[in-house]
Amino acid sequence: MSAAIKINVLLAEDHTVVRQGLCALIDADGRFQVVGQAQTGREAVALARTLRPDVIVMDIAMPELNGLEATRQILGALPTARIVVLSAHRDELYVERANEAGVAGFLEKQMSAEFLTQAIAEVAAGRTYYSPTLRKRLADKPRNRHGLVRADRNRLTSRETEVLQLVAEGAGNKQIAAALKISIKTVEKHRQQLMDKLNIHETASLTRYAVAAGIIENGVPLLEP
Amino acid sequence: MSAAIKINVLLAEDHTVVRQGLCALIDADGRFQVVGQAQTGREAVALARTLRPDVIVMDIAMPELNGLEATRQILGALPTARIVVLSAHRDELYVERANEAGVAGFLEKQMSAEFLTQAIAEVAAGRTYYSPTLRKRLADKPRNRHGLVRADRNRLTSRETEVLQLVAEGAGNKQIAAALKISIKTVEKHRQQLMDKLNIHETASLTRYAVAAGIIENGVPLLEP
DNA sequence: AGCATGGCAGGATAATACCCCATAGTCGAA
DNA sequence: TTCGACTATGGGGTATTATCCTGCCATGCT
Repeated sequence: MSAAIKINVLLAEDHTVVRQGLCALIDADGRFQVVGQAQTGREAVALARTLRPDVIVMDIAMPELNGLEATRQILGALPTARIVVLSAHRDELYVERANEAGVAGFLEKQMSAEFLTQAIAEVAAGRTYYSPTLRKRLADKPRNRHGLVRADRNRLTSRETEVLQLVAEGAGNKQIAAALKISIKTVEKHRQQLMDKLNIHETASLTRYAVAAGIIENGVPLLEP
Repeated sequence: MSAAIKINVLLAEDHTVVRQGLCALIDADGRFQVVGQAQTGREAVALARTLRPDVIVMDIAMPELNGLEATRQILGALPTARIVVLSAHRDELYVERANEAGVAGFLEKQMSAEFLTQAIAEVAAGRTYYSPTLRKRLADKPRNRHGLVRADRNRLTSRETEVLQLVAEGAGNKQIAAALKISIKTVEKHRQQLMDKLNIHETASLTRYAVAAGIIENGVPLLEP
């Protein structure tokens, strides 16, 4: 056992108490030690440059610079950096974005600590790590002939985006058909198509996606107590 | 020192690895011990009833039943329960709603662990606790306790709010019925009721409303559809 | 030619929306 | 205390939609 030599970890997560908790969990595993903590993506980039950690655990939702952008910048400067993305969202889009950004691992916050330490160990060893649920989901579908997961398949066409917007605005298929001057059947087709691409099959989730993706605005707070 | 008698804490937070981290931080303080962990608001309500913890640390953003609704239900059943809300948001809206729900403390996740333990201790001692930044902000505002005479007709009942949350999370009436252990017919009724009150009659618009009203969370980043 | 896109259709099953109805409990006002 | 009102619960019935298959055809780009 290499008693003295531990894997150095940089931890990026904006919520301090959460970050401290994760830090405690990581340090509790004898194989690792947290050598740096970042509260923003920008800070993570800076610390990654100076500390050169073995592994970076990166939350996606961070102020100033989100985890994915930070990942891109870090990998631009340090192509050998090993980054594990820790996300609150299990949305496939996030996984793909992270994939494209070049992360070495992806883990949902829903998973327990043992998966996190396992991910760090795997990634530090030069391998990739995706949580079991993600592995299963990724294994199922995108049959790509060229070897890699192609992200283009899941990009919505302009027509599909139009339909999605109208769906998220509360329109029914009939209204969409009228608005776009096409058949209801065609609307259904587009809807099916985009639901398959996004792997979202409820109107509510589609709406939340559209809002989060900025396809529609949602500036309407309301009511008080 | 009462060495053997520790303050019992129930911890409600949906992200397992985060919850484990918080658990480690709380347990590390000799005064406390985590006696239960909940992944959803509903679970928190159930555990609060059976465990009767001294303090409940409650995250706001949770699936099925959010922390505020869970707080209301717990305080409805156990009026003496001491609840500290732990929120990722520093929005005043949340603070005020938590206040109305009857929480004993409010802390942002941006704060460090020492504030959390301090909050737990204060709340357990029968006092209230708000983070320093919140205290400052609350001190500024004029407190009009009685001046609220809003459209009461349109206010959703807690049951309707529950249904709305589940709808916005993408659940169908059948799933909602199963989750709430009530008949589908009753779910439909609540749904009709809340749609009439809000004057919103599409799932998509209801979802946007729920997001805007802070009833549910919605992931943010990830652009370009 | 091959492939992606957009367009269209039929049909089966499931789910919703929207009416009607009723009962039971709580809570506050007359 | 009785009388509502509000809430939560359940049910019937029906029309409308949505979901999820299947298949086909025209275009436009490579």
